[in-house]
Amino acid sequence: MVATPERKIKQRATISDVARLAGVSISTVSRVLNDTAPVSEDVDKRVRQAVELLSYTPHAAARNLAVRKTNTVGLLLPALSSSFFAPMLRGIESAIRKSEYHLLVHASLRSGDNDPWQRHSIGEHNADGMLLFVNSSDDEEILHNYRREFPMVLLFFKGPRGTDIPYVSFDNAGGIQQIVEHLVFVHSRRRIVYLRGPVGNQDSDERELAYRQALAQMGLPYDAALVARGDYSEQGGQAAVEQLLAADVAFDAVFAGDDEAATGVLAALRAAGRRIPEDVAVVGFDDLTFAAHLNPPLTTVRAPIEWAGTLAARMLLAILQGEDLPPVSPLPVELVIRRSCGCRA
Amino acid sequence: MVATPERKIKQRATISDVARLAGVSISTVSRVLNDTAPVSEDVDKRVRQAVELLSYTPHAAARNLAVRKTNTVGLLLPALSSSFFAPMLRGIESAIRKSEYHLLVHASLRSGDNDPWQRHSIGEHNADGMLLFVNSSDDEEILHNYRREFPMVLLFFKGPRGTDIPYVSFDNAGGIQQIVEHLVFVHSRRRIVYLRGPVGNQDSDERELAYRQALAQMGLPYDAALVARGDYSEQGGQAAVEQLLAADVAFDAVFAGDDEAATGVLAALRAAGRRIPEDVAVVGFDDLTFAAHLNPPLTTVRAPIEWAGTLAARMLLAILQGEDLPPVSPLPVELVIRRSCGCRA
DNA sequence: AGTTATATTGAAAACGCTTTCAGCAAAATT
DNA sequence: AATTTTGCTGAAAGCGTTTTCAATATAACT
Repeated sequence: MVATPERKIKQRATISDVARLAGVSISTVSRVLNDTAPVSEDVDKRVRQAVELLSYTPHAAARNLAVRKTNTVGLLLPALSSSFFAPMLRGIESAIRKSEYHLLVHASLRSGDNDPWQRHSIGEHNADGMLLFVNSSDDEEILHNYRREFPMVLLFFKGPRGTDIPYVSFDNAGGIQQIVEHLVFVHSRRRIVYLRGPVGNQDSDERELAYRQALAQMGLPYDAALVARGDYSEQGGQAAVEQLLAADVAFDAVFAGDDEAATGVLAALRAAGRRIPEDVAVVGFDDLTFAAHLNPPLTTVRAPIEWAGTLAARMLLAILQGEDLPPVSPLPVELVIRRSCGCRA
Repeated sequence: MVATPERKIKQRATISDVARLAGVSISTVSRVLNDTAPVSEDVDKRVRQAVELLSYTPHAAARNLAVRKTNTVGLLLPALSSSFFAPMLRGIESAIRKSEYHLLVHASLRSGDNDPWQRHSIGEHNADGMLLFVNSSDDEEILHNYRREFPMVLLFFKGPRGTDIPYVSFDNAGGIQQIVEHLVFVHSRRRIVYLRGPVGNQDSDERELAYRQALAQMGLPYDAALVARGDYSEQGGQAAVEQLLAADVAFDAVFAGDDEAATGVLAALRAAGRRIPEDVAVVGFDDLTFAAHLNPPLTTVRAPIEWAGTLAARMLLAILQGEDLPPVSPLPVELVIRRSCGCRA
């Protein structure tokens, strides 16, 4: 009774098994499966029956090896965290789904890892192309792939200088111009703090620049004390405002680099007893789903995140198809007025 | 000047190229790369230099084929849409990241597709195991994989009858028991509508059952008119409430099957001039990030979504490791009292 | 009837890696 | 000094497909 419980590995059927069962060669099986050459009706039927009987499913790796194509596109991002990614993923995913490709998501916090296996996992061979949402610290890897002409599309990030990798981006400048104008012209705010995102985030840099330009254009002085550093997160926004408050910096409006940070701003302000928008107006950026439901409803700049995702994916797909890409201009954003700026619904 | 623009394909370096350049056999290259056997210092160095020089990266498919392992786990879900997925993905992702595996996300709206290639894409060969977030309509596919002993873990879904596929779930009954009790005992509500999720969603069925049991236990009658059908989305929640209102159904509380639906409920109610929570109390389920910021702040049941994701991923990883899984009980949820039920902060 | 296309098929060569098997030399034991 | 281990290496056999290439049989033309 001392049975050796040899873990029985279920051997899956291969193309040879199908061929044997159907009484044909593997070439033929391949042909009926891929419909790459005429096959007699009789054989076709026998093969299909065998496939059914054995529950045969082709082995992806073998196929990939043979055709030198993985039918997969990679998506590399810092982390699947924030609410920002939900619409973006949805956009990407819907575009990919319509194609014959699969989506390999790879969230990579910059790890000092130098293992060649890990390092280029997505970049090189696990995918036919990739979508990159990263910060500039990954330049080296991007360049590597660029030189190899590996198909890539960048998300909200313009590649390293010297490259011309296609990318999608928002018209940050336009949106910010509008919102700052709104704040100063219709609500007479003069000390607007800008809550920026994480360092190294190109979008955030761009938005900060636009903020300064808008200020300048409106004849307002730029006060370095008014730019706070957040990280595009609720906690970050909250902390930043708390710091400002603690430092006794005077301000009558805050422009949060993104809506998530804005919710933190709202919380911090309320906790400090400041009335929104009377004492300080707050506006965000992105118009994430919850923005309309905040208290007060958040005035923000709507960014077509989902569309950006779709667009990026389509661009990549087009490249993989060998098509030439028409250059894409920054996606237009739109001011969404709600209560938090001081307007009444 | 009529140049034929022969699209020059950049041939990537293979292991043979490295071997040739280093003056060794491919076996040796493989050995230094994988550290599977002792190699002399000199050779080791030469190989590494060659690798560096050629920017060599192993070809994943070839490797996968040789070792019969993809180092990838699949995640199959209906769509990367709702806010619910963000924390779940984060949880899964953080667990996977700590392992040597990659994450292949596959969003599959039930397409009538019968192409054997597409059909089992993730299930069979593109991954070593998979995480499934699906509804019961996929039973057939699940069974197929189950028979083949393909490693799987189910998310918020108990496999088809007769199977014993590991899964993670929430303690729906407990949470609902608590929230219904709260509604009737502390806020004296008697006509509580239950806004259920999409048909075929097991979690939703379970929650409905728990709702009825709680009612019964509290001696309240069950009124079929009080269960409305939503789809776990803001629009769904809104529409459902509008319908209830139009049908003139009397109710003094609504329990939304999830927080997203709850925001829709809030909107519909407010649009109809009902005061929350005075006229009707509303509570949600999940405690998604925005719940605390709604107006009024939403009372809800906190579900450890991220943790569930992590747990599921770890379970799968454990299975892949050949470990035996201790059975997992439903994850505890927790009542989070805020304003929308009638309590004061 | 003699040729020439055409439709079907199978054998075998990739695809790029890992891994077993041997072989040989150097080191360690008797 | 003879023998056994140990260390390092290359040849070659897969892994499961696709895809030439060639062969055969059949149909279509002169």
